[in-house]
Amino acid sequence: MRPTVHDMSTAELTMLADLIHTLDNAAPECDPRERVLEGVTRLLRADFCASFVWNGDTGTNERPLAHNMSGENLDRYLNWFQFRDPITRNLRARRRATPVRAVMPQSELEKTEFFNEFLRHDGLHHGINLFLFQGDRDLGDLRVWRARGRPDFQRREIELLDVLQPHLCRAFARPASPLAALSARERQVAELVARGLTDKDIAATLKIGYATVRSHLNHGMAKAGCANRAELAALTQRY
Amino acid sequence: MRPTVHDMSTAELTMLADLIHTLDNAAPECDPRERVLEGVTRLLRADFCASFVWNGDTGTNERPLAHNMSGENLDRYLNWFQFRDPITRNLRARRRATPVRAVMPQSELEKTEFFNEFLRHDGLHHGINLFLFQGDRDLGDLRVWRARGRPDFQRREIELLDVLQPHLCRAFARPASPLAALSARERQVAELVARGLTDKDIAATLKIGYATVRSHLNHGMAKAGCANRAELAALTQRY
DNA sequence: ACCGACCTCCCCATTTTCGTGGATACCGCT
DNA sequence: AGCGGTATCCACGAAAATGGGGAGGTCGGT
Repeated sequence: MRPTVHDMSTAELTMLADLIHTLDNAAPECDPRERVLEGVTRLLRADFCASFVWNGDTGTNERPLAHNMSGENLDRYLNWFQFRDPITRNLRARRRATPVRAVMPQSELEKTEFFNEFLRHDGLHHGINLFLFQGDRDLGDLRVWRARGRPDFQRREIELLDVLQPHLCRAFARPASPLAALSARERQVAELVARGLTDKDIAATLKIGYATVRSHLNHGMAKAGCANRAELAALTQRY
Repeated sequence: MRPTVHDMSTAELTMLADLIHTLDNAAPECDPRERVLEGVTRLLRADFCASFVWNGDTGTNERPLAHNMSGENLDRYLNWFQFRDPITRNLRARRRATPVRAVMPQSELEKTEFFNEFLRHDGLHHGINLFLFQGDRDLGDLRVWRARGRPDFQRREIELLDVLQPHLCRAFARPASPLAALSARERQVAELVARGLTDKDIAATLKIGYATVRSHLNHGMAKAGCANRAELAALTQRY
């Protein structure tokens, strides 16, 4: 028997395709997780989603991002519950989409303070987590939840996350743009450089002095670590 | 009832995801159709696939590309049968994935010379076509076929092509790279320019003379229509 | 045998870029 | 009130890039 994922609607296939497209074309000036959290939640027919990035030095979950979860509860996780979270450590070790029930039976989970004081607060009941790595580097995770009364996650959702995993890894692993440090004006000048304008042209285009252009350009190249304008021009296109 | 596409295996979802990824990251130095013909065929569980681009000026199908079809039969289509093809004109007008049976009943098709002398030759029996447009500009088409004895295409395949259509359009519409005209050496020099090397650095890296670098660079910029090296550097990253 | 495209090298004059080290002013933050 | 970042401007000299010309060799196709 061939393994199958049942019941993908056309709309869901479209969502999947758009999600991949978004991941591939993620402009890296902002966190790529932002752009997919909601899409993944809908594709998995889930209700809630949170995402963190593990900091190995401090041993804490950082940079929280959530869909449909209260910021207040997120703070409680960061400040308190992440240190008494009985499931995440084991889920992370799987390095693959894993339902919470695979590391702790629901009946046992519901006895924990973590469940009753934290998960229940926002209505999180059935969970499935995916921790993304590049080698041993933590790229970030996805913690997707369904509300009480809804069915638990099945093969469909696990395998969908399997399909997404390499694309998520690629997108999450993309390094931050060296251009992020540039000011608006510096980036604007860099864009015109990439179009082939000389400094004199740029000055005329932006209606500022030639000296100002030189100043923006020197600052921009220094910030981005570029040897010259050609490298800067290339960066504006890569990112 | 929600419309559904049944029976997508995990492997097929992976293929879909990879296909989208390939379309998004198509290096435009070669025809983007090449990279997807086989994938689409497999995703649609089809046996054959051909692709042409319509030339409105000459009124002919050009730039043939095929998967699992004999080059000989392809030539016969280009030279003869495209002018007595009773289905393609109507299929093109749909501007959407359309099974051949929607424009001509199978029983009637099987009476035509086109079917008996051309389609039957390679074993093409059930067809589904998709013609891609950007406004009124023809971008190219996909003509996917299954062999005799296999079931005809169903909603699953039509809707899969619907899902793919916008991504195919984007990829097919991507203009040819101005860098396509560059020679190998010229492109190589351009790549190093984009990394921020000076002409002297490039000469040392490639172990050629400074004058040679200048020559490659001048030729490259002229071919690509670049005003200067920065614009050329930007182009190497965009494409 | 010729032609065109490619790769290689050379010279020279001009323009552009780059680095340095300034200056003034505005803004938001502490 | 001071500090840091931004935007604007100035000047100088060294280094790099650009455009124009030309020259010789290889290699594949007509």
